Amino acid sequence: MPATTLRPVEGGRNGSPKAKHRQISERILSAIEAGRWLPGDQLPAEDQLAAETGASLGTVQRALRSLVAMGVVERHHGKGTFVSGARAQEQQLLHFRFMAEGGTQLLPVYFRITGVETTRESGPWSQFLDSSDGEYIHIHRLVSVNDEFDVFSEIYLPADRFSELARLSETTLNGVSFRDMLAERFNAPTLNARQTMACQPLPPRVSRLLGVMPGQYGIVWVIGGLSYRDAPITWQRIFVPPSDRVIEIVQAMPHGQAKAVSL
Amino acid sequence: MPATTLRPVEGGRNGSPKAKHRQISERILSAIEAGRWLPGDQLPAEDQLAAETGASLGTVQRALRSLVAMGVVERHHGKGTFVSGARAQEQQLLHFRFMAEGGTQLLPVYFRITGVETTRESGPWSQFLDSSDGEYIHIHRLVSVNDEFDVFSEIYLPADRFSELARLSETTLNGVSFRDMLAERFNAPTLNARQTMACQPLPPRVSRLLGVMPGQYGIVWVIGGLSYRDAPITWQRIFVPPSDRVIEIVQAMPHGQAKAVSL
DNA sequence: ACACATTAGTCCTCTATAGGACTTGACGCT
DNA sequence: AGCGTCAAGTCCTATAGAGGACTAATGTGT
Repeated sequence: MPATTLRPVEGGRNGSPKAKHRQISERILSAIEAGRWLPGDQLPAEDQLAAETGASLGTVQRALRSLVAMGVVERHHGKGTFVSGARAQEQQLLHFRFMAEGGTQLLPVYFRITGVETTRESGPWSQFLDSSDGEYIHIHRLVSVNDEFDVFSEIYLPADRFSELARLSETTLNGVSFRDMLAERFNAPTLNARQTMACQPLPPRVSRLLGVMPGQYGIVWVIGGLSYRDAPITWQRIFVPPSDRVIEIVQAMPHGQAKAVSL
Repeated sequence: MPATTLRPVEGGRNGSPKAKHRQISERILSAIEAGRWLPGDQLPAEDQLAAETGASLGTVQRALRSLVAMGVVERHHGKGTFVSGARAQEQQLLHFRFMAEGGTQLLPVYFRITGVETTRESGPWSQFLDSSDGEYIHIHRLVSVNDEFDVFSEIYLPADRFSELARLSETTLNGVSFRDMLAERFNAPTLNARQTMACQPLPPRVSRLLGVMPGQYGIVWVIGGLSYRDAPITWQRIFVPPSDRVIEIVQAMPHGQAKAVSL
């Protein structure tokens, strides 16, 4: 017999804390979380999972469908079930994305790292991330949209979990999307987010970097990134300077694709 | 035999264009859209739907679950399946909501109508709404958050569909949430949205109303509201002036509740 | 009055089974 | 080499049936 990957779930029709399909999806999620399968990996076939968990096919299928709804896995007819990778997330547009007017064309976006530090400072990021040792990696970057519109972005991550990241060279970090990198290299895909916005004067440091007048107002956009089980993994603050050009920030919504509307 | 509400779906296991569970959910959605059942109404029981559609229980259940995922209906164990009403949407927080720092407390929000007109002007709203006769209802309001922070909001609706609305007195419109009213009185719940943001100088008219300096920058937030089948029903533009106070605008995300993070 | 049991109505879970549909690669024929 | 067929592997759809669990209303006994 092959090495089983999942133990059978306890408690059949009754006497169990939760529904069987729920237990199964939980169990698979835990395994993915633990790195048992990495993004892009193929999961065992339905019938095999059914055999391993001692559930019937329909129950396993329901569990897998719920994982699809969570954005954790993808299923492809005739091919198999796969752990959602970074590439997949990009298409789902669950998160955000810079966009331009005139159709739904994405604009090229370039990143330039302006600093990487570790800090013990507390702030809204520590409140959100809640790292065990109170240490955070703080990376800031200049984001250039289509070479004509700049945005300043800073991101905090818990140092304990992403310590390797601090050791990566800036060259490695440059030009890549953080979401993709966290998903691919740290098994920490951003599956959900909490956001707030405000219109405030840009801090001197930021206005200097962006080349706008000191005290100029801008959008301060905070995005708390969540991974499996809504565990917080990133705290990001984006400063958006004024633009009379019709460049906008578009955010995708639950169902369906993002769709730009020109102002 | 009782008057059936849904014809049996054609094409059984094969030969049909779509899956049976899909056909069933489509059919129920159409009925709801057509006003066959109104928000708050109870749908027939599972087994009755199964009998009416000629499908098995499991298939009907799957169809209903997909409608739940769409936010169209709600199911309550032991009670029944109900068309999602305005009140339900409010809890789901699919849309947006003004929020304050210090916990997750919602701030009281007051609306004051500053104008109601019908217009044939074209603009981004007409592009989004695409009314058949090119006529739109244009309503603008001053929104006051907790009596200390004002926002200007204007909303466009297709005149053909919401003609009754123009005849409502301003008194009727005052103080109510548009989302709730559209859901309750027009069977047009906002189930999804498309959004864009930009930081731009506030138009003179708006800065005057909000009592800020002419030319002051603010967030220009555009929300295209979608109802059943992602049909566009509202085009809303919100002007948010600067605030050094920690009042933020929070937007809920796909899974889970909104959660404020103080700046 | 009040507490408790019963019952009808409803949704929820799960099973075992059957066949369909899609993808991929191997095989055999031209 | 190129093409078509076949088969294995996988997910997709659907069924009939059984029992469980929750809700609300009704009836019963103290």
